[in-house]
Amino acid sequence: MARVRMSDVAAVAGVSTATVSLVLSGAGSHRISAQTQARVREAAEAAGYAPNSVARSLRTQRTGMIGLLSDTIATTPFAGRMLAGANDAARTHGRLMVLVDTDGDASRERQAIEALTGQRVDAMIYARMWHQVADAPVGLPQGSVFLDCRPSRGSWPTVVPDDRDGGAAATRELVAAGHRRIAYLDAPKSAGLIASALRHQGYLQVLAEAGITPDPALHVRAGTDAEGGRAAAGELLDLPAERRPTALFCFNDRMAMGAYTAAHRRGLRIPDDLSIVGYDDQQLIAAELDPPLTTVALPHYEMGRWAMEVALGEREADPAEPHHMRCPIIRRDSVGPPPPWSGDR
Amino acid sequence: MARVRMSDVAAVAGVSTATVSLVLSGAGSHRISAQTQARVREAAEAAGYAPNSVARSLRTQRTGMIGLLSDTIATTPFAGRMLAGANDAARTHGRLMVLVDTDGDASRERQAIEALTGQRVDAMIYARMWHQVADAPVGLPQGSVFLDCRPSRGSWPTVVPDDRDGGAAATRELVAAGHRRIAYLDAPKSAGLIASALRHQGYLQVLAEAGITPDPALHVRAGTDAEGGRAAAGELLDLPAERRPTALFCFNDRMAMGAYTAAHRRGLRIPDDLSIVGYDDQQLIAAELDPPLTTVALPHYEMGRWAMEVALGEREADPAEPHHMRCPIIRRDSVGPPPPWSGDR
DNA sequence: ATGAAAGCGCTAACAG
DNA sequence: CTGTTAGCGCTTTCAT
Repeated sequence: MARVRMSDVAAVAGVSTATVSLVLSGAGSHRISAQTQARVREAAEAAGYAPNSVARSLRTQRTGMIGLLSDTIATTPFAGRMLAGANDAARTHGRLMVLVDTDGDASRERQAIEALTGQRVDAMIYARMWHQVADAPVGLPQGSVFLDCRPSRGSWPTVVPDDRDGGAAATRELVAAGHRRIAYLDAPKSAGLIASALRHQGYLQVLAEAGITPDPALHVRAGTDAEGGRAAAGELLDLPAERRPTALFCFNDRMAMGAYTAAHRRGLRIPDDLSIVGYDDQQLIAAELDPPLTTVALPHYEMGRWAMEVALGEREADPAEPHHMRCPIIRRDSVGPPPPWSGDR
Repeated sequence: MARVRMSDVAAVAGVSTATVSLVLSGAGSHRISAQTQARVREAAEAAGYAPNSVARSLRTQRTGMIGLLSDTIATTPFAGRMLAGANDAARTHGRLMVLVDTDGDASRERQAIEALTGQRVDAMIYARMWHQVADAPVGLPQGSVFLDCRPSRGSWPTVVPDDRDGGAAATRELVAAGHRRIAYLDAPKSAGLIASALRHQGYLQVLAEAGITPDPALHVRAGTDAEGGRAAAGELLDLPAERRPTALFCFNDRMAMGAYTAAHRRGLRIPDDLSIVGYDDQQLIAAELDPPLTTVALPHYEMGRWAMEVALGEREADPAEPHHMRCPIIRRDSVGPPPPWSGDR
């Protein structure tokens, strides 16, 4: 695509390519006369010279490219923020992020790793689009960074969301508003979600701190979509008043969306009659619901940045221990004090 | 990262690097003895040889990488599907897609183009995350493909959604169900959305075909979020019965979501009392609403594929004329016949 | 059927 | 202060 080489610039400036290289790389700023430097820069500019990174990489053995292996950029709305974080960090440090989507398929992962290894990327990041345990694919170079997943074995720098703390934050928000009968609309056990158990731990911890005895009937499980949330919330809301929850902590925003539906169908207003906290901060749901949903945000952008910085060697990481990234609560309008009938106010 | 070179393989096999190259590239399948070929392959396998693409690229002047410049992978849920389409096409043809997010910032675009040019990508795709007119950034190589945006000047291979046809498809769906008073909840004129005007054209065309005189009062504009949809739908639904629409075609699914809210608040059931069609097929909204929303899908995946195939030279494209990709209707449960009171049934 | 040799465009010692 | 030189690892004629 580009045509002009360093030797062309050298010819115009009347110097050797070595001098051009020195000047343009900045390494020779104190070895080359100011005059020559100016001449070289001028010639380069005039000729529209752009260095050939391929040749440079062959020589220096570094490409300035970081490979990012992801399982699915297609279906999740979170992917973007994670990739954006990684991408921004790469750009900040003058590197190029190379994205390869493997669809979670093992043979594609092999292919991808081969391709990236062949392209001599300087480092790799192995990403999943939700918090899970992942087997390191064969061939993944030592030192690769795990993003939003924990390696099943071996020692790798890793960053995952602090779901325990997020569960605690959500519950604390409700406790602080005065609620004592707080239900947790959890994911199905069969889904095997790490986040599910961790958020539950956080939930229990905060209840304990607040001196609230957890009611097992308020820990229910359902499908993680709106339909699941609607069904689970419906059952809870049909409980007799003295056993009914005044607040719902939902495993994710989609379930919270279903909970809204269940509440509306029963003529309950949010947050006057029922408080709801979600998880994920999915823009298209949380902010668009009526009223806007208070939820816990997954720090995808920050995790992406962290992983890239570690991959670049710009940040230290203990490969023995995953880094837990805090999940901040996003306050909107779905939380209020318990309704008067509950006696908790 | 990898260590073993072609010369190592050659030494083990007792041949020259030229022979190894010939064998491994497949170019020598009929020039090199089967015996030698076997020996070479064995040696390569045993040594775990992986070719160095950087060296190969320097020699062949082709890198096998395609650069994709996008304005924002971060905030839109569509990005993923477009990137997935492009990525899949690249992989199918043994190429690597290199993604660079410029955030729509002109100076970042320059940087990115410089970086990609420097890396000697074989081709570039210039993508926007929604249908719009875009200035070709300076330095964008000739022959680059425009994805989901039309160049403001110059002649470039281009692919955009067929929004006119999509608007027609949505309206036709409603007409076919028997509706005659069909409102179009449009985006604000100030947003300057190409899609807005095109969908309106499709809407008018189908009404004309059906012999329905368009009622100007049924073409309303509002913000493109749920709040806008709720407000606009609310006004329409408060009209006296004889002027009230029995069906709503919304500019996007978020507005449709708001329309649901407006309907619910007035005790109207969907689709019994009101039919609604959206646009975008945003998974997290359309499929999760209650009832699931009939909508028109944006062909992001297909557009991504198309653009990549053109970039790879695997598909012909007329640079003078944008390729319009059809937007299919996705039938779910938000469309039914007009309510009895309307007299249209 | 195979090998020798000449680069692709750049960087980094080492000379001068 | 600047130029010469020797590759980085591979592909590709051209000889043999």
